[in-house]
Amino acid sequence: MTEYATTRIQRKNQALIFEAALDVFSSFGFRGATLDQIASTAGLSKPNLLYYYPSKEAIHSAVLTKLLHTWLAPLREIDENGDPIEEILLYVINKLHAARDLPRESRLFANEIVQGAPRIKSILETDLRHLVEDKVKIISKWIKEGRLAKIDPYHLIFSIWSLTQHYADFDVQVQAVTGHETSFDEAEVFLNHLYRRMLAP
Amino acid sequence: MTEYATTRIQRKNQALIFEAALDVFSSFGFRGATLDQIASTAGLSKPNLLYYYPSKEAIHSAVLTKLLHTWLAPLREIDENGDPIEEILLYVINKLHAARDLPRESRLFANEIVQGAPRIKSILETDLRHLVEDKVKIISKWIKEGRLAKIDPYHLIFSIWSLTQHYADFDVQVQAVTGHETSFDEAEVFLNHLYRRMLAP
DNA sequence: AAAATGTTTGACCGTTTGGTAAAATTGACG
DNA sequence: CGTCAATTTTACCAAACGGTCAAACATTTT
Repeated sequence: MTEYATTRIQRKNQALIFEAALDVFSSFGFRGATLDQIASTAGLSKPNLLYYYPSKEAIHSAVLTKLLHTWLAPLREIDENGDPIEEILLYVINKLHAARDLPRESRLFANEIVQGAPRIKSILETDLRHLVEDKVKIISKWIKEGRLAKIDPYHLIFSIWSLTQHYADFDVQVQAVTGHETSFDEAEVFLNHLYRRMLAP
Repeated sequence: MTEYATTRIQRKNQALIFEAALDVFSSFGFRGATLDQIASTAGLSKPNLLYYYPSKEAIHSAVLTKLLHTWLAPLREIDENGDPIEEILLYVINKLHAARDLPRESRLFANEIVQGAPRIKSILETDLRHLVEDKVKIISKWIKEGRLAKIDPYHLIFSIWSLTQHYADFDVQVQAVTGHETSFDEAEVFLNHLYRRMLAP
């Protein structure tokens, strides 16, 4: 393997490994996933897998860091110049759709964080923290201007993460309790009601 | 070991194992936990551990089933004859306090459910489902009587689980982002605002 | 105190797991 | 085609893991 992935075969196999690793890690967590499982899901042999990545840790960390950007994208879009309630609701709905469309990504992070985030704690404390600080400032400004109810901006953001990701991370429970496939349309109606009511000044 | 745990030593060791297993399983999940770890946390040898429980699965399932009742207790307390909003808010606050005081229990279930609840799915589909159905009926009645806003009762319950357990299950993230210990008082103020606003008829 | 029962331990086993070494195969390219 | 590098496979290893067994030890009962 050269220093930079360039060849056709490399690109194909990197993609295969990425998909397989996302599948397996998101289903079983880091410790619960095995290299054999990832390899066979990717349609490769285990040593072949380790030809592309030096270790299990390396695969996991590659997947995590590659997805972090995608995962935080909706939060970045909150726009200071937009309408406060509509901006926040857009974020809520974007996050809900992410939970619906990217459940593996959601569970990957859920698994990691529930177990103490040993491998991404430092990123949470820097990148994520700074991003949230930015958005908290915007929300605080909106509140001062009387355009939003007086709520704690940090907890507002936590509530959005929690409520939306719940439908991906705890989907088994939601399905077990309701007895049918999770309805993201119902969830959308519910969250719309919740946030409009809560945020009105 | 006799059919029923009776002796002084048995009671002491069962308790030690229970505490240790809760500690280790809630931190690392089923697959991530090892018998050696549980044994040494309990201050016992591994064979000694397996003298009390036949397998790792048995320990895990014993801890899960023993805690399920505790975990669902607050939901049972929702009272048809109380004031709708106060009853639901009491449940919210009880759940939040449970997240604060029993974070290991919360993470134990979170770990299990995020990975598809392979060991408690059947309980979720029966016991939990029936309990939720009961409470959904009560909430629906309240809504019909015009004493609550028109919201989906299932999603209301999911929202309470999600928002409260978030502070236990994703505590690392909350702390990483805020930079300080999680303030359950702030959370309580926030949730109080949220649910009063959302539920008002 | 002796017998019987309950508890603990050390030594061990088979399997799984992450990972390696080197040979064999395939592909790129002048 | 021939050569060199990139890729894949086969065979393997050491450590960790869940679990067993029989012997040793402790406790209770008679």
